[in-house]
Amino acid sequence: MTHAPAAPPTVDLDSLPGHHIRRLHQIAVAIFLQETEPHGITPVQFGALQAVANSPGVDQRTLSGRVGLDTSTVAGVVDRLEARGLLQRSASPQDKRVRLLAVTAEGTALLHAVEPAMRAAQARILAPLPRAERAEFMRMLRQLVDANNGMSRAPSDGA
Amino acid sequence: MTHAPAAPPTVDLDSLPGHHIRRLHQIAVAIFLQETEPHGITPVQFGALQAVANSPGVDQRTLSGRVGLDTSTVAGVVDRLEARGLLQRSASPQDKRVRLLAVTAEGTALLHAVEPAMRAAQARILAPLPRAERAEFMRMLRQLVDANNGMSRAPSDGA
DNA sequence: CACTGATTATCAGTATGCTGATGATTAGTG
DNA sequence: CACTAATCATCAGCATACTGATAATCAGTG
Repeated sequence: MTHAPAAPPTVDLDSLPGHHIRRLHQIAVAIFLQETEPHGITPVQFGALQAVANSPGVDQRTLSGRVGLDTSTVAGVVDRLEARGLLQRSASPQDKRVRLLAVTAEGTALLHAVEPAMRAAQARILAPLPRAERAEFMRMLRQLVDANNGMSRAPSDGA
Repeated sequence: MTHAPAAPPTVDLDSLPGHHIRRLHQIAVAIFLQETEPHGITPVQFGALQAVANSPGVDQRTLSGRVGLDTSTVAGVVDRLEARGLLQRSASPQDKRVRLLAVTAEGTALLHAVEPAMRAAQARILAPLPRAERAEFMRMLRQLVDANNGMSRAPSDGA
């Protein structure tokens, strides 16, 4: 009985939080893309653009903390937003390492245009939960994210 | 007052479920990778390998439904697992389109070896929640995933 | 049995996201 | 002021994940 058994362990994926979290993320992205389809924007692109709108003139490093994305990922997202003319990069006069970000008029227009669909998507994600449980779910979600915030390379700074 | 205002809408990302869901997924992956680091396996690779172990001889299409991954994504994941010798593809004698999957002895050994770390990762993800709330969170998570299951290209078939 | 339609796996292309590295620049130290 | 360390942005490389397409094969029909 000392040799290794050929039988693999039986693990039910349904019991693993990570599995459902991945699936929910997958679903949330799909719903967002479906609702905002005419605008051709992704959840991450929207988040980054909105964050820049909320803090005009941020540098990419700070933006990275705002949206919870790695700086190398932000570089790519900003590339695509800039290529579409939704956002502009400009050099900082104080610090030549830094690229300052600002939303263009087109970007502002898109943020306005996409907001209703974005709101609809968010509502659809939580819709299967009874109304009373939605806030509860969001509270737990925030708690898990806040408490484990430091685990990823892109911790959110909430500022 | 009829001309479009230059001011962008102010939307707090913190109020958007999708944002926190993305962050939690990000964190869950980071914790998994950290706990299982010596084994060099990703959450998706583990899930796929375990699912094959649970259903020896599945085809990729069925596996896709089990783990909730697009078939084109499964192709890549299986490629990497096969390249590492954890899993084998073989042709089905009944249907030449189908590639049947089976976990190798190495794959079985890895599943055994990685299980404790995988369990530890799952526990850490939910750890910030009081014990009593963890099951509640999982229940809501399942409900959201189940109800919205059809939204992604890779709906889970639960079987 | 020939033909149409469905199914399986795969591919190219695009977009997150990570790690680890690098170049350019700035800040802090002696 | 020279030197070291830290910081910002970027890059290459890898791994999900998607869409839309295609080749190969199978199933069902006439």
